[in-house]
Amino acid sequence: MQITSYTDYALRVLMFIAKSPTGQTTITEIADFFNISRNHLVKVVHQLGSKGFVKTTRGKGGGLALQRPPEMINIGDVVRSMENHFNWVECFDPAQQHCRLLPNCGLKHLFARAGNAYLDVLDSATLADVLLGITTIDLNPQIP
Amino acid sequence: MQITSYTDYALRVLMFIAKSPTGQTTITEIADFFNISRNHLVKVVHQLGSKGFVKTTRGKGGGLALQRPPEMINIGDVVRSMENHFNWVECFDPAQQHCRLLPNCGLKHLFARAGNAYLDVLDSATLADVLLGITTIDLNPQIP
DNA sequence: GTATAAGATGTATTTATTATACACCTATAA
DNA sequence: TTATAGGTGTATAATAAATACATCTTATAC
Repeated sequence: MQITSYTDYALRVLMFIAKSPTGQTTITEIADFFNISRNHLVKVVHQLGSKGFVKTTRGKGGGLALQRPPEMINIGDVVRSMENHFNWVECFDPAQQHCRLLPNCGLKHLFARAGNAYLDVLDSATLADVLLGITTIDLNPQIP
Repeated sequence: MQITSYTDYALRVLMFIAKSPTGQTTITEIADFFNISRNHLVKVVHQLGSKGFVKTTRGKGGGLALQRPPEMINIGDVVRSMENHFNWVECFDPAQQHCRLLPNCGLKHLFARAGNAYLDVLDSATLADVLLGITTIDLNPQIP
């Protein structure tokens, strides 16, 4: 039970931008810092852009910045925007309605409550909250 | 974000046994009912046995029964016993401690709280609770 | 005491999802 | 007009999960 690295990277991107001195950075810089696939990050960043979390600018001197201050970026929103489903059990998926315990099985309701409890906690925090313990980021590229 | 079918099947097995008229059934009967892989179920059932949820008996006339009444079987316990990890984000995995935001990143703590909230809900219910809406099970094998 | 029916075990294969790589496109500033 | 930035689509690789298969062990019935 784990979020995808796609979602994980999205959160790291936001944290990195928020902590970078100028508030402006590039995909390459982030990929080098975390030592992760630049190609994968491109897609993460693009989606963060289309969901309104970051502002991307192409061309020379371009890069990334937050669209809103960290206090206004909710972690639950980010996770919901990046993770592609929350079908906690099979029967949540509209395409998989063949379990013979349907429709009266109490599991579905229980897992719905559990999933909501999970997301409620994420909804209770902003980007600013998860940055609290981090003072500065050492921008030297990662030595593998 | 979904539990594995391995865990899903485990829960269904317990529900099926609890609702079967004699309280005794076989792997083949369960696999036929849910129209799922018998081979996979064998492993699920074996683990349910080794974790103390079901009593398995080999040989002719053997099969499965619950080791405890449904009121004494906690859903959170079952999920914890079947799901093989709850590394909500990468840094929960002791083998993956290379994220450069460690150790002061607030995400870890936040996801720990979210994961606990999720499991707390599952811990609040027993097998008896999730069976409440189910009156009887039609034991006729599934027509695919 | 042997045939049958049940679960147990280990390995191999298939499938699905996720992550990564690659090639090329578009935009923009110096 | 070139260098640098993100955007897009497709292909491949890696991983995890599910399934299949073969064989073993145990227990009961006859």
